[in-house]
Amino acid sequence: MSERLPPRAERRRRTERHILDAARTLFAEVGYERTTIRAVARAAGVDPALVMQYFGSKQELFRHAAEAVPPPEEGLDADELVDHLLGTLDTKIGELSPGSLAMLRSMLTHPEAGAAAREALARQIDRLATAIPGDDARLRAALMAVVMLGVTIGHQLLELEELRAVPPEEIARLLRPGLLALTGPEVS
Amino acid sequence: MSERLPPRAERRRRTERHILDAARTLFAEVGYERTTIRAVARAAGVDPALVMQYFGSKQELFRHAAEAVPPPEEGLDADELVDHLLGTLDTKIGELSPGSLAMLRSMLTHPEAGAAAREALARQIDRLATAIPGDDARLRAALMAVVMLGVTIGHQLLELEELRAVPPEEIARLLRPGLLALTGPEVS
DNA sequence: GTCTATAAAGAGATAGAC
DNA sequence: GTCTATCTCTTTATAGAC
Repeated sequence: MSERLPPRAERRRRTERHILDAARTLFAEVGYERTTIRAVARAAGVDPALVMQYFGSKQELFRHAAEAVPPPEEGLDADELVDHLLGTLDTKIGELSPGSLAMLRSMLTHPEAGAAAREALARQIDRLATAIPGDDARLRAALMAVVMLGVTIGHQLLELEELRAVPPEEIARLLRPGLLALTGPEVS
Repeated sequence: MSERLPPRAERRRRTERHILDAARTLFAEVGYERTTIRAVARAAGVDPALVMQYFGSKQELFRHAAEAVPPPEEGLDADELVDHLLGTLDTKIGELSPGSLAMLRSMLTHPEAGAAAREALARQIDRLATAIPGDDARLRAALMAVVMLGVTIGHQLLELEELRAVPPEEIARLLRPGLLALTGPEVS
């Protein structure tokens, strides 16, 4: 529209960002239900009414704050896929975005977050299934996805000491054989 | 106390049981926050005040309704342990009690449920770790536990079609190699 | 544009009638 | 012992002042 942002719009965008950051943090920490508009506003240093002004409703604020975990790349073979999956452990374990954490945290108790999680998993399963052989490819793919999900939940949300004490590569090393076993029909 | 239960106490126990059943179902379906005393009472066919009379508070009702998943048996060797773990898949997948589901559902968003889940996992990890060799036994045990957790969540709470479409034995068969790989130091 | 004040709804919990 | 009625608190959301 205009050649440069007017200070007004610029300021507005900054405030909106602060609100979103605060919302992501709180949603990620205590989930949808226990996060109040008031608490978000306090954390962002703004007025509660302003949050409503910007986002319309708590539901809409959550929709903007929570984001789905991106699905894995396409066009990889089975082995590359496992490596890629394990490579995301750094991300999944070390630096998972607050937006993704917000989604994960409320996944089991907030209907919309649950639906979003199911969709994200379905996409991930689709991608995985195309890369592995066998008529039970989708089942194997689903198991790979929930294995990663379990590790992520245990590490990020339940904060199990055993998992937090070691670097992601160590966990990746231990998980690799199991995931590889899931990629192909076994011998027995 | 008395030789036979007076009808009064008997009736009271039955009503209490109805309330607990209704509470377990609702807590398992929608979690702690979205479950209201009123809804529990309605489902149990009693008065909301009666629920409070019996259990004192919503918190206390949840404490009675949610139960931890029992930890695996002691004194097994590594292979037996995996078989036992996979054997519980029938239970974990087919007929997990409403009380356990209630705990799992609220695990990520209700502080007390989260603490209970962590403790249950810690106990399970302890048992597993004593049965497998290596100085990273606890880490391996933790990974085994979160793998099972991921499968349970995917099946019972997120209700992934891919997992619900097949019998538990099929899932157990596919998971076995991966879990076995986690029990012992790998060759490479 | 931002905040004050308040409306409207729903929750858990309680006191007392029956 | 069980239920009616209500209290009190907290929330989201809105209307209007500045």
